[in-house]
Amino acid sequence: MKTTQPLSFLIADDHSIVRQGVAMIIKELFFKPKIFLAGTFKETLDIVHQNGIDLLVLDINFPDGNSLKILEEIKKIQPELKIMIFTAYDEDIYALRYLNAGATGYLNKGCSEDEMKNALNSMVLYGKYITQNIKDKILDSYISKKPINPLESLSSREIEVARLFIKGYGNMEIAETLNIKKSTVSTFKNRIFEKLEINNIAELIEFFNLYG
Amino acid sequence: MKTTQPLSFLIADDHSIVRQGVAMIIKELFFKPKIFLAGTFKETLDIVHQNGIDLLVLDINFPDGNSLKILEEIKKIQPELKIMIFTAYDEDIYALRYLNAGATGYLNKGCSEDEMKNALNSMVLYGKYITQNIKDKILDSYISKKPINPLESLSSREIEVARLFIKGYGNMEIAETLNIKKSTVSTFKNRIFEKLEINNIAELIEFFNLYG
DNA sequence: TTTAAATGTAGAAACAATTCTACAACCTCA
DNA sequence: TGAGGTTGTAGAATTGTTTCTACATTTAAA
Repeated sequence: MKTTQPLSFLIADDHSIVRQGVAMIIKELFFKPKIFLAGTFKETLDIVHQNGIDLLVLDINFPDGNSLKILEEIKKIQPELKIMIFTAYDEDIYALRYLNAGATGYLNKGCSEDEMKNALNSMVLYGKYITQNIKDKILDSYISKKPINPLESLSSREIEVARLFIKGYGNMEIAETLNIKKSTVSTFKNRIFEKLEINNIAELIEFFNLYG
Repeated sequence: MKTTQPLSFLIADDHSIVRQGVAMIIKELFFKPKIFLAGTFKETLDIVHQNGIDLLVLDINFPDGNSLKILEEIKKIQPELKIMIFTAYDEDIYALRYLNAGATGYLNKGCSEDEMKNALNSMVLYGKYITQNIKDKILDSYISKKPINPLESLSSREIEVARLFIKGYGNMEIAETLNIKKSTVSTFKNRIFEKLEINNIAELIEFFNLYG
């Protein structure tokens, strides 16, 4: 490393074990790094606010907040912050969403230690890290013009409705929750089912287990 | 620690970061521990086979094998091996299953470092660790004489119907499939929901994912 | 061995979801 | 810049689901 000034890292993950592990690797890899740890959405934002963070390693699976929202909020505070998503979801499908939302790196928790080091290094040096796999997916989807994740064909309102169905809400409950008519909910349901080519809530749940 | 001989640990988790983190804590906590690491079902079994392991810290979320099966297999090799399940599933509901299957400890990954240390210590000293929460559940089920697996309270016909609901069938389809009236199906549905104390198909699916 | 609970089955009334249609607002690509 | 798709929204008619009640049969418990 050329860097002579110590770098600041923030590791945001709801599992203390994971925070420990990442911290250890960062300590091995960089010269006197400043390391901050956060276990919640709120802590993460606070720390980003108060400290000049260079690299944020972020699991987007917090108990207290929607994952994409975190990215948005952080981008408001410090738009050029380097963010590497580090998460356990096996499917790279997620990656694109987060990259779109402003992350510049994506690493799966199933990675090896070497990959982790590689990724951290690359993030610090070039501000980005994506695996070949994900690059390929981006290319493919660009060429075929089809969204990689079928859920991406849903509008945000449709996703909102879908999530409520998955929670087990009925049409009426959803209508009340969203302050729309139940017939509207039905229309959404139909569109969702059409787009995903499914026929019932059970399959919808399946879908979200896979992709969402 | 009274123990003078070094203890052998096996940390089986598909995330290297988690393995690292746990290993570090074990190193802090015990005197010259031997630490083995496994990232797959197969590796886990191999290492248990070849080395005299004292404590296995096991995430049951392997890509290459069913979670309960692992426990069975391990028990075959070394029946008295101390096994602590260490997993990310938030619901303690899982715990009982694994305890029944032969694990003697259960810890959630969302735990703090102190809890982790506590748990490891307890496993090494007494061979077991369960949180108060889970103890309460076991007691409750004993006192109320309700089965820990609520599915056992369903009659076979009810299970038959439940499975069809889970497949995404509606009342009518089920009625046709089973050659009964749709009102009958409704009655079954109601009884199932009552027995399992749930309110919708989404929860039913959840239930069968957990217990069925 | 009676008695109580659980099981498998429905009808009818009340209620909820689906279907089909429609429309305005927005977006987009040629 | 305008024609055609997408999105967010509903009404009305139809269809499906729930609720409540009921009853004969089987099973378990006192």
